[in-house]
Amino acid sequence: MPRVVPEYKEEARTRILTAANQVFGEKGYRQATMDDVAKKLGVSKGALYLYFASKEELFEEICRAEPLAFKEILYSTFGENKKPLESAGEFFDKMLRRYGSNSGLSFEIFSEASHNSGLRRVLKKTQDEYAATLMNYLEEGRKREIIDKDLNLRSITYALIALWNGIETIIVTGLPVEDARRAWLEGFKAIFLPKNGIHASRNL
Amino acid sequence: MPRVVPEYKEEARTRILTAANQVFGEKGYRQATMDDVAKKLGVSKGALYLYFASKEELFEEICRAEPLAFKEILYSTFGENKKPLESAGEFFDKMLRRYGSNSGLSFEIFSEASHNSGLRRVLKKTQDEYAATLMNYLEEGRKREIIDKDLNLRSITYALIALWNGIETIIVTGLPVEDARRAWLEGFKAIFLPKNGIHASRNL
Amino acid sequence: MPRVVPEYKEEARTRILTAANQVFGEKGYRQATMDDVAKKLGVSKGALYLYFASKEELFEEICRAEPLAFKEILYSTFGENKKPLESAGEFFDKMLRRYGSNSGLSFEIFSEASHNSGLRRVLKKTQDEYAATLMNYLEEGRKREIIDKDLNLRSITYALIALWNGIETIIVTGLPVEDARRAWLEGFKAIFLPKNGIHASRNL
Amino acid sequence: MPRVVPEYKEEARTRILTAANQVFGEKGYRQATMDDVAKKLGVSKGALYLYFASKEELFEEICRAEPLAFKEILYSTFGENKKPLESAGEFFDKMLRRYGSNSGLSFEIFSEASHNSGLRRVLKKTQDEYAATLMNYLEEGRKREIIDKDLNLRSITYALIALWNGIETIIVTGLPVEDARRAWLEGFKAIFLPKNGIHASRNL
DNA sequence: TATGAATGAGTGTTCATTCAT
DNA sequence: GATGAATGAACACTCATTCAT
Repeated sequence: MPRVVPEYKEEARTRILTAANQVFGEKGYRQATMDDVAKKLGVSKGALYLYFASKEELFEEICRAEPLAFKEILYSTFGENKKPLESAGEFFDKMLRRYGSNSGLSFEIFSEASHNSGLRRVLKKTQDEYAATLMNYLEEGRKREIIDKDLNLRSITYALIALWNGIETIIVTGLPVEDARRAWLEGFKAIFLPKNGIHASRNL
Repeated sequence: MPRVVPEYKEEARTRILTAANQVFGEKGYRQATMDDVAKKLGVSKGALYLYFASKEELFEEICRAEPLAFKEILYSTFGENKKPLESAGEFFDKMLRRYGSNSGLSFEIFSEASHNSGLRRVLKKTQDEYAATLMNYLEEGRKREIIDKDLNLRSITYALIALWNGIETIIVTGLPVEDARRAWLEGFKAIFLPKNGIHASRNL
Repeated sequence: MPRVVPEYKEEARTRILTAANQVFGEKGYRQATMDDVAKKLGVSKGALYLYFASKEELFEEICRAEPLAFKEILYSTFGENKKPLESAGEFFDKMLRRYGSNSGLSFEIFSEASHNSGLRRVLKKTQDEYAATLMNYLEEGRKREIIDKDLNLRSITYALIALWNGIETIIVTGLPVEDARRAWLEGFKAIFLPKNGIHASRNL
Repeated sequence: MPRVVPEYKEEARTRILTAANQVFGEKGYRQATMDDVAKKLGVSKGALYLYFASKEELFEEICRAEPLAFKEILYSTFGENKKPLESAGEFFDKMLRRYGSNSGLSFEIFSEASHNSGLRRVLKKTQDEYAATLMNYLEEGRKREIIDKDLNLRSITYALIALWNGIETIIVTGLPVEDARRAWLEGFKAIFLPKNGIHASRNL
């Protein structure tokens, strides 16, 4: 692509973001160097600074972009007409395929967020967003009577998010992926369990 | 205490571990300096190296010790004769009191673990330990018929651990602690919900 | 003006010199960047290199041109038929108006000259030039008996130049401009003082 | 000197200041690197930062200390009972011996001061100090009737300072030192010239 | 046992300069 | 002529680690 077109700059940024995402994920944000990122792209360190003012800004940008990919997978998986448990499995598999060994970036993000309130705000905003989406989904489930009436939907929403984030933590501590998958599904099932009713079980 | 007795060395190590735990939690492992730790203790940087061979070793030691505190709280809370939901609330409150704003260290640990397989092994071992304890507890619940027969206990165990870890992640992204508490309890309830039975509800 | 004619090139050079003069004066030669200069002109960095081979050459060119402005003010002020003290005051005011807060460039020049013999030569040449002019002026004063016979004119010439340069140094250290003006005039008066004679004082 | 005594730290600072003074004078503040300074001392770069927080602080410290040396020479030269012209010559020679080729630092200082108001304040303060001393000296001269009554002493004080500073500028532009010396003495003489009186000339 | 001065390998960042377009 | 993306050599500053005292 010719360098003069405006898209070029945007694409270059994206390429850097992708590379940095990988590098930060592999080595950790603090240990990875700008040179690592540059080398992964085959450009000079200086070039990075044409697109991002600092390592920190680059990282923040990643933190902003990161949930987008997550959201995309989330939305594309949990359709209203699918059976929840199947969706959950599909979600797990898609996430795994997307991130693979790279799950580390989540913890880089959480770790930084715990010392950086600005970053915390960024994360909060996106989290609120898909929390809302998730809650809509759960309300749908409530109507189909596959979620217990006793459960507070808003809290269950956050519990589900927590469950997923937590699944990543237990993977990172070395639990085999298969076990983690089962834990995820089992936690999910606990919430969507067809209580007291026969017909509901058909929709699981 | 005379400095020559072996207990002294042990005590000194412990004091360093405590200080480092705080400092690493506040600033992050990579950003905190050995000098920060030394200053918090009012000793010289060099002194730290009399007790720990390197910053990394100091951190690993923390990672080994950290779950002990966790385990202690876990065990002291979930007694066999208490109602699970109450125990869960108590657990949350104790954890909060113990760690407060310092939750950050978990993510430091996960973050490092995701780039360091040695550390991963350490974490795995301790996690397995309290997974076992937790599973015993759940089996007890199964007997009291407050956990659904359809749920696989081993998976539910990991789901619970994941749920808790995940609760920390959503706190770190800025969700109010009260909301996080409710999410924790609600997730917990979903698992321990008195399904199909009336009498079980009494034991919640 | 069509861009192909040679005058264009000359005009472009002049515009760059003017902008660079300002920028270097404000930020200091070493701290100012070529980008600063380019931005002040609204052109690209690369464009500067079409007219000047390097930042250093650009600076040297300024050093060559700078005294021209000075000389112009000098010559236009100290006419033979004016009273010296009035001329001195006028000179001060004109210089101030011309350079204002921008006096800094002199020191950039002196500072560089003290590490760069090539630059030193350039400055020497122009200084010799207006030293000669100044000396003519002083000889005129000698004839009018307003300069003491005991003073060596050549040395007094350099003393005057030094006095002026020094006045800039004391302004830069924060002496109020009014005080500096008085110091300049008083130093000037000391040289042109009507000694032993009454009639001379009329011409001051 | 043993490293533990408190004087050690002070001496180390002094050694660094001296080396930095030389290096900054030779290369210019902005071009000189901390490594240059370190190498001149035969220590590591890091060592410098044990004594000075930054290159800028090191420079400011020099700016603060620099006038002390100047003041010392000034005070030791211009005693009340010496003949002014002789003192002036002595002063010139001492300054030359002290600074030699290193006069450049003055311009580094002025140049930085013209972009840095904090530094300006520092310089102002010390300048005020020796301006006061100089003025006392001139008042003495006034009493001895070797300074013309028509001259404002305060302004003459600053004119003298300016004259000296200016002498440095003309040396740096390449005027032979001998010529500069004569210019300095001649400017000085113009101020201390025995006007209207015969007897005063004896004291010059 | 403890200190703290010193080290030196790195790291983020800047910027004069080049060159394909 | 002009652009501006890219380079790469610096450079200020940091910090884990060492070691003489």
